[in-house]
Amino acid sequence: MPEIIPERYDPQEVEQKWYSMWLAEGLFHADVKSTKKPYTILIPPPNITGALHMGHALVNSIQDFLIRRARMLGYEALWIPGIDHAGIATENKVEQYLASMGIFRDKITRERFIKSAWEWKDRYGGVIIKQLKRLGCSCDWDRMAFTLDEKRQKAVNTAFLRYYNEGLIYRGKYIVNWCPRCRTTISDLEVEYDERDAKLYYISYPLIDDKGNKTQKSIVVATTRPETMLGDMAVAVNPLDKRYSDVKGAFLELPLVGRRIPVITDDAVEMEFGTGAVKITPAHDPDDYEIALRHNIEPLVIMDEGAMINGNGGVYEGLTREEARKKIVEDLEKEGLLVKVEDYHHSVGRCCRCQTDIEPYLSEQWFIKMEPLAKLVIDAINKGKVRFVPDRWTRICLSWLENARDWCISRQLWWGHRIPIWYCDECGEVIVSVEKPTRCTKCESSKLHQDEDVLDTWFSSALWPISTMGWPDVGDDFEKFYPTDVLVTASDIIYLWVARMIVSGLKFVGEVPFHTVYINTTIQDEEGRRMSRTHGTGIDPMEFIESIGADAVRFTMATIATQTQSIRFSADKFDIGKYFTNKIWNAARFLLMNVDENITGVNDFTPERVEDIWIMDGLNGLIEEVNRGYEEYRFNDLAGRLYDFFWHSYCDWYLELIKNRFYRPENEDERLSAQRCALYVMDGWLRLMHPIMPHITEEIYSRLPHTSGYIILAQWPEVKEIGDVISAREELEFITEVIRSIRNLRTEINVPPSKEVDVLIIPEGDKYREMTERNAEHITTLAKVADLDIKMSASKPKMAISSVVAGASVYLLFEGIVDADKELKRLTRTYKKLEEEKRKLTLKLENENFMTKAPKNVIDDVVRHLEEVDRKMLRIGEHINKLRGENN
RNA sequence: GGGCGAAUAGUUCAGUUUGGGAGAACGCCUGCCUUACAAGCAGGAGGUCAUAGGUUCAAAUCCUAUUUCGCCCA
Repeated sequence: MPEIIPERYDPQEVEQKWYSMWLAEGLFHADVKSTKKPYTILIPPPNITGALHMGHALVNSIQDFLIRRARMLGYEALWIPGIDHAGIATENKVEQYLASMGIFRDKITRERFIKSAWEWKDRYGGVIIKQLKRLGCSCDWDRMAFTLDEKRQKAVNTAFLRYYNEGLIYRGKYIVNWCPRCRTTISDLEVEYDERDAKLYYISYPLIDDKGNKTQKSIVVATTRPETMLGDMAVAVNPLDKRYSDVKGAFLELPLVGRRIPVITDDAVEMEFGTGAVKITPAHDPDDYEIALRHNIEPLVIMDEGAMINGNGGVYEGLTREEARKKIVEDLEKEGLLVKVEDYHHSVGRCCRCQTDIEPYLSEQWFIKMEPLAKLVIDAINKGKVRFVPDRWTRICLSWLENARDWCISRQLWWGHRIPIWYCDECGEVIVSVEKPTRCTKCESSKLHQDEDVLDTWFSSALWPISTMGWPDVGDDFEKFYPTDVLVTASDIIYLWVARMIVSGLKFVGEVPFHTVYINTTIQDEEGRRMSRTHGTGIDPMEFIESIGADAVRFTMATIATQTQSIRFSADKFDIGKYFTNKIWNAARFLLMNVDENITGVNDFTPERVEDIWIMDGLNGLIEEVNRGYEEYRFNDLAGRLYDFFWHSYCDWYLELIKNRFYRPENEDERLSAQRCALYVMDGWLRLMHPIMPHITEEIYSRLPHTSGYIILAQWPEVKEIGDVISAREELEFITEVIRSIRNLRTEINVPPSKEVDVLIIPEGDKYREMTERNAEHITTLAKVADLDIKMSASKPKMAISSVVAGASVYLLFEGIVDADKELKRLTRTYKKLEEEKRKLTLKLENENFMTKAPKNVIDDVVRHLEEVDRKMLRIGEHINKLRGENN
């Protein structure tokens, strides 16, 4: 017996031990000089402000499954890790951190702030990386990248320069999502929408005549934001709207302000909304801005960067949005221009960082022209160069690309890639450069200042696949590992990230960055809502890693990695991983307590006993199913198969069947062959399991007497040719059925599990007789039988209850008083079920249409099934008759 | 408003691609401390497969419509 194996499995100790050893041996490091074929995955870089949440646990477990299997399959497997500087999120955190120490942002310089941000990053930015290590992720940490480090900086500036030189980057005025508190634009992703009860205000705008005088007539507009009327430049109606056919081209006087504004017509106006007439505030509403552009109407910005009414707001200057609304509504009411106020339900955008209402805001920003770039991606997808799994995301991605709007890349922040543009203070020349220029390229002046804005974080993320490979310097890593194989990520960043990475790949190196995008399921809470810490519906995976171990968490992640769009999750699902870990450990313990330390021939023996052939055949089938699962990215399926095989085939049946052989010192042949086969199957199964549960498999593997080296480097199992598997399957099915039927009969008459019983089996023909005889020991052991009698022809014993399986009748004899009534009831119940089944089958066979139109094999199946039912009914009928006879 | 996903056992989900004997896990009930495992073992109950039509010899599965819930986009 090998060294004593502990009774209780300690995941903390074991997991940390192996992880440190793998690291110390450099087993996660990919060799760029290797001659092996590469298999590469890039991590979606987690945010430096973040901590591991359920989504991370899932997405990173999946990546580790893939990369560990690839390593075992003999690829040079590289998983590049990294973190994202996360512009606005980090900026907010640092701001809060400084404020907590009494240092306020508006009191310090940009340089000072950035210094603090770097300090903050060094201190807290690595939290999630530590957590990923604890999860067991086999990333090549030597290649750790940060989106804001020097190499990535160079990639960002180079990309900017190339876009700029090709005319794809431009500066322009546009409506953006503006957060008045963060005082920056934010991306669409950073806007959260909130259903809210609000008011719809109906305001009367008087018409004016040719001489500029107010008339009695007016147009009533409806708005949820009356304060924006200060910036109204027109009122629009739908050209088809008959209600307003006589006022087209007329002019109105804007209440409270007195500005003369036109009535215009535009198809975009919905006739059903409000009165069908809408006020047009081009500087504070994206739809209005579009309409204004079409009609050459100048926008008027009426708020400052903090969303306070500016000088264009006349007497309302200096008020906040909320104060202005209140005051304007009051004033309108005084003038009798407020027609009515209705309750209204709509959604309002909020900044996801600080919950402040977004102000659609017209401002000068940098943009990338998306149309020509989107075309590149559409082409690549249509040509099949990038495949989405599940497939439905392909269409979703394409439909976004087809309507992609220009991308606003500037942010009014300090933390991020500062836009690589310098302005000459002398001649006004605009200089774009990768390196900081010292002199103006036009006038040689050294008085230059850099653009104040930074780039959207996604600009650097878009370059991730090439910047991590060293681009713009095309070195060895790039040659060896680009393009990567699979991207594993969440659905909500397909547009913001996935599509843009494909753009960068195609644009800058002419090749897609990955051939497959696996979109993982979204984890929701028990009620089917988005999981979020702020709503208290979050589940912290670290808590579970600390209590039940990373392997248990990872296994649970595998079982929920379905191809559906979302899945509901509750913490009790971790039980499956927890219990399974325990089962694996105990099975291994049992095996190790019963195998010889110097056992040989595990890898090259030929199974002869039927249960050995059967379990090895099962392992072969499992290998194929697991491979198929990986190829189709069906992780829940393959995890389920690994679980089912181990628990219900290997432990429940195989280990139980060979216990007799284990405990037989006098027959070395049987003992050793059982050990070999049990070890072989355990070994193969552990290797199949390793990518999902790396630590416990490594621990057990290291304790198996016939293995050496690390399982992480072991070869992925292959199907092994064995003997007559068809007969073995048939025989095992038969004896397990017999055993089950005896167990059932025991329960029927309440025989305690410890008490042995006597059994008579009457097989149908020699084949089943031989099977029964060959497996007599199995039957007696597993069904706790004292005396097993096998007879080809015998009458039903008096003191017995019976059961019928395919191939035999089984009688359980007992000495007490037969409760004939109870037994009769039980048999009658079974008989009735069979009758019902027979009725259905007969109906089918009597159906002429079925007989003429159904395929032959289906008909054969039904016929065979009916024969089986008939046989059972016949025998049970006999039993019933006998019982009735005895009753009389 | 548009798109997508879901509706199957008390609960969470497989099964739907390619139509042909309704499955798993957890929970529940019964009996067991059987020397690997009570985080376990053995047995059991539990389902008009959301609704209404249609196609078919045959529908959880294909088609149409409807209802409810959720997610994404505008």
